[in-house]
Amino acid sequence: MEIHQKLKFWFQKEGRDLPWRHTTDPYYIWLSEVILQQTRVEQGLPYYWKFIERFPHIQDLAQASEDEVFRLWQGLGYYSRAKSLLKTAQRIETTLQGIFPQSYSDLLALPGIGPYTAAAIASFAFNKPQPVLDGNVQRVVSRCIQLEEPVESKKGRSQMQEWLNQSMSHKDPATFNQSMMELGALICLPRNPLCSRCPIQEHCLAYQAGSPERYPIKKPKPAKQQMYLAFAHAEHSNKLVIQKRKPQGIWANLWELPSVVTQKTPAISDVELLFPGVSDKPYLQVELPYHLLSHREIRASVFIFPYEGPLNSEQKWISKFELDAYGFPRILTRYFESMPD
DNA sequence: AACACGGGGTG
DNA sequence: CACCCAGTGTT
Repeated sequence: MEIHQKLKFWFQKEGRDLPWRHTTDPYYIWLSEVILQQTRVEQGLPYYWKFIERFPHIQDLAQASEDEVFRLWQGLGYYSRAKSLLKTAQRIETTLQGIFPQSYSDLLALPGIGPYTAAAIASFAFNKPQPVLDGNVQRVVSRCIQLEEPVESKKGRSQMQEWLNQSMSHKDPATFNQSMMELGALICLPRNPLCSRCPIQEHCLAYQAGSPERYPIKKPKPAKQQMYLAFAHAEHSNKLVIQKRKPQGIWANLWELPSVVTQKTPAISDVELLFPGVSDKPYLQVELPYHLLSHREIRASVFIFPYEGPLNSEQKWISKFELDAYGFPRILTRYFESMPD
């Protein structure tokens, strides 16, 4: 039996029942794929429901404001995905007359759609024989062929691509792709893989060599960068000052409390830059819990003080009860939740 | 090719 | 704590 047949039998028996597997509508497929970029299924699922409820059709999404999309996206991370999502919806509605592109190369040209997502949409929605290569598939293939190159390298990728082209079913590419990813998610785990239950065990060189956990080989990652941050919580009669973050960098375009990046542990003097004169009056400092990101460690404090003075053009007053209407980074929504009324 | 970009789960 | 997750865009 061919590899793709074994995979298909296994997938039909053991595969999870996920909502986007019941449709070939490119809008739903695309939405799920963007949400799931670098995101676990369990984490992305509630966001998928939220989005299809609020935006049942791509026209609904295309007409939404960026702020609303950010608010729905809040807590998912990689916020540029939300920005690209809206951009692509608008482009499809206006430039492409509402017709979703079908070819790999046309899909690749859209914002937020890279090689993985283009292949996923092409195969799942349009049944094109385009193999997907995501983190799960990389693990499965690198083990099957005992890939000694780093999986991120050009050489490594092309060798995996080669294996996929050979092994893929051209009759049912969608199921082949689904089952490869599912195998990576359920059986071919990063640590303690369940090789005894693997349907393609006998095709796996790493298993035969007894060293599946040696793969995939990855390049070493740079050390995390430290980031110190002071937030200003300027309050007056149950209102506080917020501002929109810059379009570049971390938390781009999200809302925040006015902030300054500092060289070391923030102090009230840092907040002087934002609100001159603040250190002469009473204030409260709240140290936030360590916020760990994949590439940064953030140490932040919030400085709380009464304020009635002028704001700059980026800032505005909002009531504490309106906070839900804005998209904030996780570190601040956590702070707001802990805030005494 | 290297880097920036979130947040949460797991052993 | 280190590693990983249905990756993409910029430099």
